[in-house]
Amino acid sequence: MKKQLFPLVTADIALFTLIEERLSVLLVQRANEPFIGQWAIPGGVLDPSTDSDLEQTARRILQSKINVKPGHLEQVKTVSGAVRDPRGWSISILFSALLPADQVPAVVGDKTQAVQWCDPQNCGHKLAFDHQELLEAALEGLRKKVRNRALPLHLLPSKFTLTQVQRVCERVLGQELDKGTFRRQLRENADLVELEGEYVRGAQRPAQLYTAAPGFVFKDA
Amino acid sequence: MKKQLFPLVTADIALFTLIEERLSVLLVQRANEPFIGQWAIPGGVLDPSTDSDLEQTARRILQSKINVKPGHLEQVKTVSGAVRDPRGWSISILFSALLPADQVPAVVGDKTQAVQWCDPQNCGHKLAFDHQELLEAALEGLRKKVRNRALPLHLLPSKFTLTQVQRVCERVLGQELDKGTFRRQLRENADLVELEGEYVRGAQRPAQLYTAAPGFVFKDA
DNA sequence: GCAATAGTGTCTATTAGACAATATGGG
DNA sequence: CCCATATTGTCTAATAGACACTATTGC
Repeated sequence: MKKQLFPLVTADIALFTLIEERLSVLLVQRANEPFIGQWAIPGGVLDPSTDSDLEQTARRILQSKINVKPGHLEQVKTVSGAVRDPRGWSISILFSALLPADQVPAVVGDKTQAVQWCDPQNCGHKLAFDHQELLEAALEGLRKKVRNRALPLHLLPSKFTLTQVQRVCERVLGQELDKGTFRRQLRENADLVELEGEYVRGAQRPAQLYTAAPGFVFKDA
Repeated sequence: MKKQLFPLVTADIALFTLIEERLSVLLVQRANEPFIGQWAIPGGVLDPSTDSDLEQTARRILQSKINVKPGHLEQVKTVSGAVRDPRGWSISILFSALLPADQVPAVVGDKTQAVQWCDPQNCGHKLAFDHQELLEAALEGLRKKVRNRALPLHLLPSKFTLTQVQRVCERVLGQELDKGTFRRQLRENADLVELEGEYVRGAQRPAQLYTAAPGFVFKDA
């Protein structure tokens, strides 16, 4: 290990969305050393000359490499150490981001990077660096918030039905929820606003559309 | 603001303990620029040549500057940005540490630094950098865990009574708790082990002593 | 009418909160 | 005995979980 005065600082992002009702996380195939060719969650190095803080680093990376502005972005934790990156002492600030299902088509890799939506529980790749651990931490953070009654509305389009809200919570938690109980709890919160007169129609009773209340944030009680 | 390729990386620690039944946080008076003479939570810069990761940075700082090994140390969050430190682009990884009440006498400042235990709610000083915000985040993190049933046993000596456990939770939360309810919930957890035959005596009925269960960690359910 | 999903209600078990009652030492 | 605190119990209100029921559309 070479001596160094300063660590390498990166922001890495676990970007979640819903694809065909399944919770999915974006992986990218690394186009550079180290771990070239391996899959990883998207990330990039801090640029002090352009980033006002590390959240901006994360937003810049998502914008430039993935072409998305996430609906929600928050810090999960920071990992660090002398050996986690072969280039030397490094720090990674891990973010968790939520992308509405209807914005998934906008996601692209750049010329040199393939991207892929994967099951966060079982992504099917051996990930680069300690990204497996980072992914697990991000998923657990997301689940913890949903268990604590936070609604991941940022995974849904801006108008949605109560059943969709239930589905997204179920897919995040990985378990079915009781409809009656779930809706009773939604009623006790004030997070949702009924869109009067707006319904989704199908081969059954129409479903009332809702939207997030003004000032809504994905936050537990 | 001067151009720089690398940010300054520091670990800052909100070190909590109980002093005369009151929750207290350690502040130090800064001996160096910037903010010389102002009060701050203890912290120091990462040394990649000695620290295997940032948790070790925090431990090294607590050991060398304050002379303590905390009973519990965990990450709270990371703050960063171009302007939070007048020296330039900086990152601070905030830790929260718990020190058992019976280890408080060991705490010292070094020759150049005064130290002081303060009320974290109202420390009575204008703190350096963004340390007021950091202190609030650390306190809120601590409270959130205790609200979620985590027991801050690391603030107590290794043997303690149930009343002491209740007191420490009350002081962290800043509100009184019901004795019957609190003890019922303790019984339902398996965090505590009764020390058979060991009691605290006073001018009243003796109180059973307990200790943390093997493998206990300060963690919410 | 039937299928399918939306939306509501109801019963019971569990848990929280308030408070009372009892227990056991020292003096 | 009396005081102080430990420890336990009890009643009620609130909440969660399981499940059943009704409602409204397209076909």
